[in-house]
Formats: sequence, structure tokens, C-alpha cells
Amino acid sequence: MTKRSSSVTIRDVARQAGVSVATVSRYLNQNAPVSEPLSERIQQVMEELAYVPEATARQLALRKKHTIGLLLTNLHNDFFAPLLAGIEGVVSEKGYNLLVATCRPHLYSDNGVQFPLGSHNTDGMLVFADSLTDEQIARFHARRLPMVLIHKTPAPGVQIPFVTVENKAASRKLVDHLITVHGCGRIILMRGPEHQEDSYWREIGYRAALDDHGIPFDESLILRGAFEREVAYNTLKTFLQEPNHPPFDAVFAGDDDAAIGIYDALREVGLRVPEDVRVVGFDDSRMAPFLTPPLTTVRAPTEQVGRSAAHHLFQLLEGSLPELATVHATEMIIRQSCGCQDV
Amino acid sequence: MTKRSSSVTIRDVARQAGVSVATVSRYLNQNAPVSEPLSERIQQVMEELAYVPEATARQLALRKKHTIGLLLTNLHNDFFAPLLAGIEGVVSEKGYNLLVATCRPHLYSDNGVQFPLGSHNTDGMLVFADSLTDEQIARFHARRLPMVLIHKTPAPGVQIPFVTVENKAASRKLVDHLITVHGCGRIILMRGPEHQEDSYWREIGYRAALDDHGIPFDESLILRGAFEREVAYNTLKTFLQEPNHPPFDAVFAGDDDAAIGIYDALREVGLRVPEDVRVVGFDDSRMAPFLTPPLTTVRAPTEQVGRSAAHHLFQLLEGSLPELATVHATEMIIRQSCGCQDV
DNA sequence: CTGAAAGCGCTTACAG
DNA sequence: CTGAAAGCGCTTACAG
Repeated sequence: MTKRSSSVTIRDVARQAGVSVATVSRYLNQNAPVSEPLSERIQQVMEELAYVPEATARQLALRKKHTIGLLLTNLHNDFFAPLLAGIEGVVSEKGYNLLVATCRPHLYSDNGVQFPLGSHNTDGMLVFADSLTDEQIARFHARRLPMVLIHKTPAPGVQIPFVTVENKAASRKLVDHLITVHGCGRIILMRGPEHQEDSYWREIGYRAALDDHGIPFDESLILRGAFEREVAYNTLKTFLQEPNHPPFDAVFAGDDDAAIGIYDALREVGLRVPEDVRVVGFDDSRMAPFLTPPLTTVRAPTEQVGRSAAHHLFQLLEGSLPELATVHATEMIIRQSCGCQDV
Repeated sequence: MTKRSSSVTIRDVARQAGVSVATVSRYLNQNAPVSEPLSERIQQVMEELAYVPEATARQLALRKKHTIGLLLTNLHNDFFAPLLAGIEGVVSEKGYNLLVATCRPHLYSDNGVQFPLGSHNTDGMLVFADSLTDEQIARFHARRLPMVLIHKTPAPGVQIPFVTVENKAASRKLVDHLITVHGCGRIILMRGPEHQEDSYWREIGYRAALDDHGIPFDESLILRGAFEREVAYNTLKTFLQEPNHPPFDAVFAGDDDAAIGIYDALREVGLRVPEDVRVVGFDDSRMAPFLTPPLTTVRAPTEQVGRSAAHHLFQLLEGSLPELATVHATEMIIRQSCGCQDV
């Protein structure tokens, strides 16, 4: 019952068991032989004292944190649940800890910014999309912090493994479907966040599809959606309230979450999906099949992306080189919001 | 360019700046006066060397981790996204780190189990539902680890703050609605996980409503749902395949996620919601209003629960005593799955 | 197989 | 205002 600290340390158990701390440490880590009798004494004392090793001391001595960091842009999208589930699964399987933080680097200047995650508290990081700028990523990389990027490609020449999803071809196919099968010609594109890669490639796919059919690109049909339900809702609402907005017959929502906002905005002005306007999304979130009408979208294996990313990070930590680029396949899922009948 | 470690330490900057490490430390923490000239030198050297303080060393010296732990049962339910968002918000606002882990204590014996989270790596823990047994909680509590329980009440006599949601009255009202307004009399209850409190109180509410109307409780109408979509689906499917299963006219899904599984199972055997069977849920997840038909349910302020819990934990860490019991109000949300018309 | 001792990178009385 | 030194709780050569 000492005054200074209520917690029992390795010294306490060593003293109590009549051995050196080195021996206790060895027993604990099973990394050097310890005789039977001593082992028993130590084990017993540890239980009596309910000893639990102080992780930070161990981390300091070993210069290894045994934890990986996950940097996200936010948590307000159902997209993140499966991503987290995938990551957490492999992290815990490896016996590691998972530190989760959100970070919007574009929001604040670089001066004196202390990042929530970095080499000071993790052995490696999973960096989602735009949670870090290219410059910040480069800085971490220069200091040799193991990283893998998720839904984000490193800057040219920077060799950081990344795992993402096929965006362009799938988007092109989706928009092509709208054009070819449903005769759409005035398709609104609800963009994702500025400078976001998924957003970028989905737009490229959209443009390619238009091009394929000789439909001119119309800037007035490009709206800001941010991959967020509320934002998409508000943007479309504003667009619709404009007395003479350009005509349109479909909207490519950017992602499923935005599609929901779009459904709402459309409904409020009495436009029916898909009769009056066709809507398609991206992600195939858990919700997509249950919307009214069920959402035609692109399936992205988000949980799998989480798992791959985590695996690759561990490969890095273990000294082997994972593939630099991992692009998971996506698949068009036809449901009814595009105008198709029940499948 | 030393061999041993690529990272620069406080000694390096002290040496380079021609001051003692104590001074660097003081400058860093701004907790003791440092003269202008030295401050400038130090600042400059820190930048030159790109110095970033080693968190673990600091944690060890201060005996404070500056991180809180969140223990979950799993991540495969959309319920967790808003919970995490609420928690992460206040944690990062406080400048703390968030360690996330999942844990199913009922699955393995207590022998030699090393918990992923505890006093060895956190300053305090947020414990969700049954991620820990009462006994395990008691053990952590005995060692004075600050904790707040989420959607879980401490064992009798154990004084640990908890934040949860009103389950019983809301469930009673919901079931009463089914009986009174829609004339249901054979209502299936899809239970949540075994021994789970939310599940327990929702059942109590269900029974109370039955009682209010003199409807006898029928064990054969109680099904296992686990608050999981797949489980609920399978259980109901099995039930329906039984050649002479008891008749029923409604199902109280336990939670919204289970409700989705129920929709599916019902649809597959050609039963329509709400015409043939009424369905109600609990949580009011983001998905609920978009289901077909829109789900009548109970709104639980999950993100707010996350915020409260985190706030209370910080109060504990700051030495003040938060309220022991925080029960957030819930509210019945009538939509169409119960048979009501568009509201 | 076991122990004494140095070291991991910080902080903070204590003395000046 | 500043520095020398002890301490936080571990691990691991080094010597036996």
C-alpha cells in the first residue's frame, strides 16, 4: 500500500517472488528459458498481485508501439462501418491495437499542427482518402513511417502501397446503362468531395460514357455532393428551386449516401424515381437494396478493402514488400432506381 | 546519421541548441518559463531536425496515456457508426486518442486472457453493452480504472456511471400501438443477444403491453434475433418453414438491423409488410426511413449517447463525479411498416 | 538458467 | 531562468 502508485510493477513481482526483474521479464515474454520452480513462483505472485505489465514502458524499451493508426476524414457515412470492421478484424487478429482518428488537413494550416497519429504513437498508419495531403503523406513517408493509403493514390513517384477500388470503368458502365437502356441524355453528376480521387475517377467514367455516345459534356449538370447525404440534398434542392434550371432525366449520385439525399430532394418537389428521373449510386452500401426504389449502384467491396489495407500494412511491418497497387474490382448492380424492373 | 535509431530525440535538439533537455522539455510543454533567446534557438532546431516527441516516453514519465479505450462487441451493425462518431468527436476535441477494440468475453474463458484494452494502455474506458462481463467490469473497477458503461447497467451496488436509452416504455408503447391501432394479437418478439440489457428491457416492455391488453404471453412467439440482420433472417426463415408454426400478425424486430432481415424473410415467403404482417424496429437507424415500407420504430439518440458517455468519462478523468445514471429519452416514430399510412 | 546494470525518451523536483 | 540527476516500468546484452 504505497503512496505513490497503486499499480504493481515488475519489481514488485520480482521482489515478492525472490527473483530478478530480468527473470520475470523473461518469464513474461517467454523469450528465454526460465526454470520450472521459478516460473511457478512468478506465475503465482503475478496472480496474487494481479500484475498487468505497463504497455507504455514495454513500448518504450522495445521502440515498438504494437498499434496501428487509422486516419479517417470523418465518421458520418455508413461507408465507414464495413471499412472499420475489415480493418479491426485483421488488426485484432494480429494482436495489435487500433487507434482511430479523424483529420481534415485541408481545414487548417500546417503550422504547428500536431497530428493525432504518427510515428510517435503508432507503428504504421492506414490513411483514408484525403485525411492527409500529399505533402503530409510525403513527410511521414520520408521519415519511414509504414503507411498504406486507402481509396487514394500516392503522388507520382512516391512508393506507398495503396488499396482502392475500380471507379472509372464501373461509372462509365453505369452511365452507359442509363443512356443505352433507359435513353437518358441529361444526366446530373453529383460530385464527391473536391480533389477526392474516387470522385475524380467517377467523373472521368461519367464523361467517357457521355463521349461514347456523342453527348456533349454540360457543366451546368455538375453538382456538388461531397459524398454526404445532407450536402447532396441541399445542393439538389437549390438546383431544383432555380426557376429555369437545365432539364435533366437522371442523376448519378456519386455514392449511395448522396443518393439518399437525392431521393429526398426529388420527392419533395414531386419528382418520382425512376419514372421522372433515374438515380444511380456507388458503393452498394447495406442500405442500397432497401431504398424505395431499390438503388441501382456499383458494388465496392469495402470490408475487403479494409482487410487488404490492413494486411498490406502488416506486411510492411514484417519487412516484406506488399504489392504497391491493389485495385479491387467493382460490379454494377442493377436494381430499380434506374428504371429497370425487379431483377 | 547514427546507426541505432533514425528518430531524433529531445537530447538531439538539446545538444544542437546548446541547452539542457530539461529546458527543451519546458519549452515543449510551456509549463515553466524559458527565456526568449533559448526559446528561439530551440524552436529553430526542432524544426530543422523535424523533431517529434515520443509519445510513449512521455506517457511513461507522466503515468498518463492520454488515450481512452472503446470496447465494442463487434462492428457489424450500422448502429456503431453514429456511436463512434459521437465518441470520436469529444475525444478528439479533448486532444485525446481513441483506441478501439472488439471483445466477446463470453466466448473465451477468463484464464490468461489478455484484454486488448485496460489500464496498461488507456486512462479510461468506454465499455459497450456485453463487451465485458460484470465480473470483468468489477475487476477493472476494483483497480480504479475510470470507466463508463454504454447501453449497460453496472451490477447492483457497483458505482460506475452508465449511459443508456429508455427501452421499456418505448417498447411498450410500440407494441401497444400494434395492438390498439392495428388490432394485432399475435406478435412475434425477435430478441436481441442473450443477456443483453436492451434486449431484456425491450422484452419487458413487450410483455407489459401484452399484459395491458390481457393478451397471454406465448413463448412460441419469442425468436432469437441477436440484433443482427442475418441472424434475424435465418431465425425467422426457419420459423416460417416449420409446417405448422403458430400464427402471427406482427413482429417486433428488436432493432432496426434485425427488421431488415425480417423484411427479407417475409418477402421470400410472399408475406407482405404491412398488409400481411406488421413489422416494427428499434433505434431509428439512418436506414429506417428508407426501407420499403418505411419502418415504424423507436428513435434512440445514438450519437448523443456516444457524446454523453465520452463526456462523462472525461469528467471522471478530471476528477469530478458525473451523474451515475444517464438515460436518454426515446421516441416512437410512426411510419408505414406498422400499417399506418404515410405520415 | 539467472542477475546487475544500462538504456528506451521523456518529466520534474531540487539546487542554483 | 537553467541544469544535473533521478525516475517512469519495462527489456536485453553481458557476464557468470
